[in-house]
Order: sequence, then C-alpha cells, then structure tokens
Amino acid sequence: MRSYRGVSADDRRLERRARLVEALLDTVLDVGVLDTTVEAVCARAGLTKRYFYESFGDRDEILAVAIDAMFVDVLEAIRAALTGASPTVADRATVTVGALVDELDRDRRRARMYVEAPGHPVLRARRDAAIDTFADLLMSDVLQASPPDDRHRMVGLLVVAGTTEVVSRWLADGLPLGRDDLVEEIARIGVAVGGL
Amino acid sequence: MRSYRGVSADDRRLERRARLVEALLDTVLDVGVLDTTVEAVCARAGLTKRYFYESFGDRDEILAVAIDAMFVDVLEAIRAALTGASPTVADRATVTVGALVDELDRDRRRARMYVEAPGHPVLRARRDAAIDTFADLLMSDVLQASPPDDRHRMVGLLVVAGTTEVVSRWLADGLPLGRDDLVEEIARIGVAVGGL
DNA sequence: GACTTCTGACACGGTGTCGTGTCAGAAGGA
DNA sequence: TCCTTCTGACACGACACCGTGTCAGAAGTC
Repeated sequence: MRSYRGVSADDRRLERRARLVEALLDTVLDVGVLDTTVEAVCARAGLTKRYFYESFGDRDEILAVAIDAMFVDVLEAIRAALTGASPTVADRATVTVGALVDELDRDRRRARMYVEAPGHPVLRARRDAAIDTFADLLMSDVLQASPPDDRHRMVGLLVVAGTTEVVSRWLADGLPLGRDDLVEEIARIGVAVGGL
Repeated sequence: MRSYRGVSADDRRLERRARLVEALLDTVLDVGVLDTTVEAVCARAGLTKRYFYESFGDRDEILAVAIDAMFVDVLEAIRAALTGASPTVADRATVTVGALVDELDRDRRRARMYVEAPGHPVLRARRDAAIDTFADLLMSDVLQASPPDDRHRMVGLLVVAGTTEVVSRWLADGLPLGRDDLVEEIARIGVAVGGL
C-alpha cells in the first residue's frame, strides 16, 4: 500500500471505481443498457478491463451499484423536500412529485437506465423494490392514508409506476407541458386517489 | 408451388411462421426477451434457422409481430367488452379493466414480453405507441372526458401505465387480491381521476 | 542507482450468436 | 420409373464479448 501521485492505493482504487460508474451512465445514455458492454465502459473511462474487474465482478454488479445509487439519491431528495413542507396533503404531494421530477431531470443518464430497467433481470429486481418503497412512502408519509393495507399498497404502486412513466415521457419531450404544470397535475392525481 | 401432405406451399409457409411465433412466446416466458435467440426459438418450434429466415428478417421482426398481435387482441377484447356495457362510467371502467386483466391473464407469455419490452428498442416503441392508444381510449370512450387535451392525455398515460404495472405484479403473485377486487380497485382509480 | 510496485496496453482462448451455404434423402408429379 | 421440389440437419465463417494473462515501462521507495 504505497502512495502514488499523492494518493493512497485505496483512494486511487475508489477514484477509478467512481470513474467507471460515471462512464457506465454515459454509455447507457448513449447506446442503452442492452449495448452497454464492459469494454465500452472501460474505453469511455479511459481505463482497461483490468481495472474494471478490480472493482466489479461483472457487468451486472456495476449496473446494480449505479441504479441503487440513483434510488438512494431520489429518496433523499424527497425526504429533504418533505422536511419543512406544510402539513397539507396537497402541498406535500406537490413537493414530493417536484423533488422526483427535478432529480430525474438533473441526470438524464439515470433516467434512461431506469426506463430500460425492466428488460434486465438485476435492474428489474432493484427497480421493483424501489417502486415498492416509493409507494409506501407515498401512501403513508405523503397522503397519510391509513391503515396501510393491501389495497393502499396497490394504489400507491399504480400511482408511482404511472408517475415514472409520465415523467419519462416528459423528459423525452413527449409531453408539451411545463415543469410546474406536470408536477401539479401528477400531484392532483395523487391527492384524488389518496382519498379513496 | 406444389402441394405437400395436402397443403399448398403458401399454407405450409404460414403454418411454419405461426409455429415460430408460438415458439417465440414460449421461449420468452422461459428465459426472457434478452435470452430469446433465433436458435432457441427454432429449436422449440422444431424447425431450423432456414425456416426462420424464410418468414422473418431477424429477431426484432418476429418480436414486433408478436407484441403487435398482443395489442390487437387486447384492444379487440376491450372494444368487445364495451359493446353492450351499460352507459355509466363506473360500469364501463370495470368492464374495460376486466377485459384487460383477463386478456393478460389468459396468456402469461405475452405478459412477460410486455413487461420486458422497455429494455428492447423495437418492443419499447410498440409498447409506447400502444399505451398512447389505450390512454386515448380510456379518456374518451370510457371516462368520456372532454375535451381531449394534453392534460387528459397525461392522466390517461399515468393510469394506463400504472395499471399495467399493477396487473403485472398481480400476475406474478405479488399482490394478495382476488381478480374481482383487483379490477374493481383499478376501475375506481380510473373513475376518480376521470373527474379531475 | 537498485529495487519494488503500479500502470496501461495488448493478446489470448472460450463462448455464443448470427446469417448463409451445402447436401443427401424424402415426398410428390409426370 | 425418372425427375423435380421440398425438407431438415449440419457446417462454416464472421463477429462480439467475456474474463484472464502477460509484459514492458513508468512511478515511487530505499
């Protein structure tokens, strides 16, 4: 464990790892998850496969790391937005959807990875788990629906999955709406079904 | 063009084509879209690649044929169910969702193909187009929302995409609900957002 | 300066898929 | 019977990706 260019071996390894993840996201945006190969990621990162296998077991592993990081960030953004939001359901819904939209809008690379996730076994599993989490968050923390039974879980699932679809379309310029209109409309739907 | 075993050359060709599509669906159910190769489909159909390339240009083409056929069938089922349904919005919603659920439940092979469609460029394009069609159908023919503006299109999109997600989960036994409860609950959501 | 560690490039064998080509034999027609 | 068409199996060359291995030289240490 020696120091190279002023950084320790561990730090260099972590920096390479981070570069690979960034390169992965760039590649996904460019060519899609399907055509994102280990070699393409390495080329973009300016590293060789040697370093890829130093940090990741295979392609699935780096994909899992990347999508999990995305969900963690989105969840954090929503929680942060909810802290300090007014207690009315309508406001909480607006703030929540706004945080989601902004977070996806901030990094289109991740948005594409999310959209294509259902086609990949590992990504789909993570995506489904994340949707469950967001659905629970929506029903309990945002809409304050009680009790949290199977029916409510289903409603949350529908709204969350539908929302991500709509936001994806909006990001791809498939919906001629402004950011605020989009957020407000989705929030209204959330509030409406929350009262069921 | 001679007759073999009593059927014309054209008919034999069409029969092989149909067998290949069936084999494709079986393969998709077994191993997923990603691992559905031309060779695997041929093996299951009991035919060789020779016959595959007789009817299809490549893997994408047979996938497109298969998913389009699915959407045509679902659309037909819904239209048939709506014919003769009572004019109340609630009833029409229930009948529509019921037809969708039953049609997907009838052939799990297609359900899996639909779920994984976003990961494949060709399938995703067809899926998105179909969702648009269903969203328009929902807003105009079922919920009778007017006028059909961008906001309503967005609402339809959200509900349709959310519904397919929920139904997929239900098919995969991820939701402990009976068929009728599932249908009724989704229909209620549709009616609720239709009034916005 | 001698020695060790790290770095990046390249090569390799293995595997799986594609799309085409070949060919012997079966099935049918004249 | 002779001839044509259809059939199914197999071979193949090409290509892409995977995961590992090798190696010379640069970067740092003593």
